[in-house]
Amino acid sequence: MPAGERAIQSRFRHIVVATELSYNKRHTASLTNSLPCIPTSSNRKSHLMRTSQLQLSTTKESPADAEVISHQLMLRAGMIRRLSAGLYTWMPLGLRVLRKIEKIVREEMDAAGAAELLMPAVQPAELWQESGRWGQFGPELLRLQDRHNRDYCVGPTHEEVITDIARRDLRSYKQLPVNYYQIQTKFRDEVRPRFGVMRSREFIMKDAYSFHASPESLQQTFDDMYQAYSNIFSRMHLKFRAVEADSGAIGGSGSMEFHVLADSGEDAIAYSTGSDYAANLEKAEAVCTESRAEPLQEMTLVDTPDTKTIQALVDNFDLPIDRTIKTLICHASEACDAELVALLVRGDHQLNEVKANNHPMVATPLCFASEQEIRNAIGAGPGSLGPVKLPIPVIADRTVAAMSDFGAGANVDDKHYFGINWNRDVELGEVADLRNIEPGDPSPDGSGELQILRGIEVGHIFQLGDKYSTAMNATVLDENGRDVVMSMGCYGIGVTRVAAAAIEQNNDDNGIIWPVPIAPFEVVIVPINMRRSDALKEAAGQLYSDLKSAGVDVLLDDRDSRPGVMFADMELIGIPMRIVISDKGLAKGAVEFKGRTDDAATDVELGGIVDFVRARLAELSG
RNA sequence: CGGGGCAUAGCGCAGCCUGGUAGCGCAUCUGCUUUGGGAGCAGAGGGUCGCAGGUUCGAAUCCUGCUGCCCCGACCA
Repeated sequence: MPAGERAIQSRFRHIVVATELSYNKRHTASLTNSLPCIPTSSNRKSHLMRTSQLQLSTTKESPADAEVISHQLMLRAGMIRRLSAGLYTWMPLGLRVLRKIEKIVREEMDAAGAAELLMPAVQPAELWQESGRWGQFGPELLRLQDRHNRDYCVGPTHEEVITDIARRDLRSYKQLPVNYYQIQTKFRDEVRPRFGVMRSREFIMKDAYSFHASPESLQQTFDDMYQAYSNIFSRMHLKFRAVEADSGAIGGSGSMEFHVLADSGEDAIAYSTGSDYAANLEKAEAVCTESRAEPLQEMTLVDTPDTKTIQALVDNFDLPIDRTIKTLICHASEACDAELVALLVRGDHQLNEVKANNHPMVATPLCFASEQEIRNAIGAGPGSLGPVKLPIPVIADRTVAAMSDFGAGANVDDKHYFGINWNRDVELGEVADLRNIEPGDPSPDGSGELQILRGIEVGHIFQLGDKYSTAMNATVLDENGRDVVMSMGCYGIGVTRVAAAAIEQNNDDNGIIWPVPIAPFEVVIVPINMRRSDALKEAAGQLYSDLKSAGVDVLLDDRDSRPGVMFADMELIGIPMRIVISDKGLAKGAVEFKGRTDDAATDVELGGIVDFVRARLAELSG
């Protein structure tokens, strides 16, 4: 038996054992620890939700391989359990969060006029061959065969299936526009799954696809989706930003990403302090408002031994870093006569590889030249390169074009030119935006300056155009009775990723701090020593029932643990509000209320606690 | 795919160098005590030391191969 199979078997064996144990435990508990008496006749549907029913299982320590805080907290809180690389079980507590996220997404998608459907997770290869993606998609696409050796894939996305639906069902322009959506499990065989459900292989996504007879109609639905997405993330109480994105290989015009802001986010976002402008760092335009100063220095050739880096140049020759130039050599596109092309950015700036890749003179995909290729073409190695007497085409960043009296390699090993000036010493040829923006750069829309935030991409809307509809011949008849290819938009939200992103954004030393709209419960009742007091049991049950009747999503911690354990657990799993009920409090007719982020608890009269909670909820829910 | 690391009880780890009865903390179970911020004491259960070979009287430990996982990089809606 292969080792993997045995591991799986032994894992299952363990699960069976655990289930038996917990069954026995629950069984015994229900015998020995009779539950609070709840009036059910008036309220049969809203059953009692107790921590014991949730099978809550928290830990103090997190597994060593959990890197990011959301992954650690989700494991510690018992929201998820890992089955295998990039594959997670959503435990009862975590599933409640997912369901709340899905509910908000559904409501807003429905309100925006989209229609929910559900497509198969497994898709036949024929469709992907038709769109051309069977060959394009790399190992990310999980391919499999059925018993007849027919090829299938587990869908990483559903453009092909939905386009097939559209071409079968849509006949006339009169039926357009339509916007279909689904909430589905997707699979992408990520090179390196990590960060828990943030970048897992299997994940739940809301994806929507719209079909149109005109660009105006596509733009309208795109705008509607922009609004719907803004509503969705606002309703979840997440701090987010919509940013312009590079549309990448998929093409199309409009492309906006929605990012949940968090310091730990994987993506950098540039935003203007003076306007609504925001863009993915890959896309954010670096403008140069300075004009070139007149030359003050003569160009001189200087011996610069052991000076292979910008930093060494700055240190050894007292040259300000903003008067140095980095010369990067990459493969040229067919549009150039040469094999190689040089990219120039200022010494303290970073090359933006997406921008470079998009330049017509640069080979796609971007490929840096090897040292040998550089030596063959230029006669000097990296570290001594510069624009003067360079035998290959040059593209200068906009900022570089505005520099004067600067230093750069002389294309001779261990020599640099200082005091270089454009046009006088070397022709300034092609100029383009090649670099990443830096904090403090002027905003490209002219108002304010740019700063950088980090974000987690949770949504992406873009206008696909006719890529799939043309490839798959999805047409309708127009007013003139002629076939027209429909244009498409597509709109995704990473449902499982939203849960993780919310935690990245909202946590403290004690655990998760759920925004109320997506918290697994809104409020938890923590009875102190309930087992010993029938009166307390009764009161806790009554309070639960009252809150439930008032429409509050409430959890009762019936575990009869020590108070400290219950407090710590409820803070770890991030319930926004906590009511402590005890004999001591009941004696004075009060319970104790504490919001998750409150500094201290406050006493509230028992008779008024339901209204108090509702008021607090209204406040927190906006 | 390149580089590095790890694999010992459910979780977190020690033991390995220098081969000789497999340990610690948390968790679990039992009993007693305790009961408003992750309780105390006493006891118990739980391990083919990732897998397969090899060396050896003897392997968690040394050697070889394999597998899985993690990190960095490259890649990626």
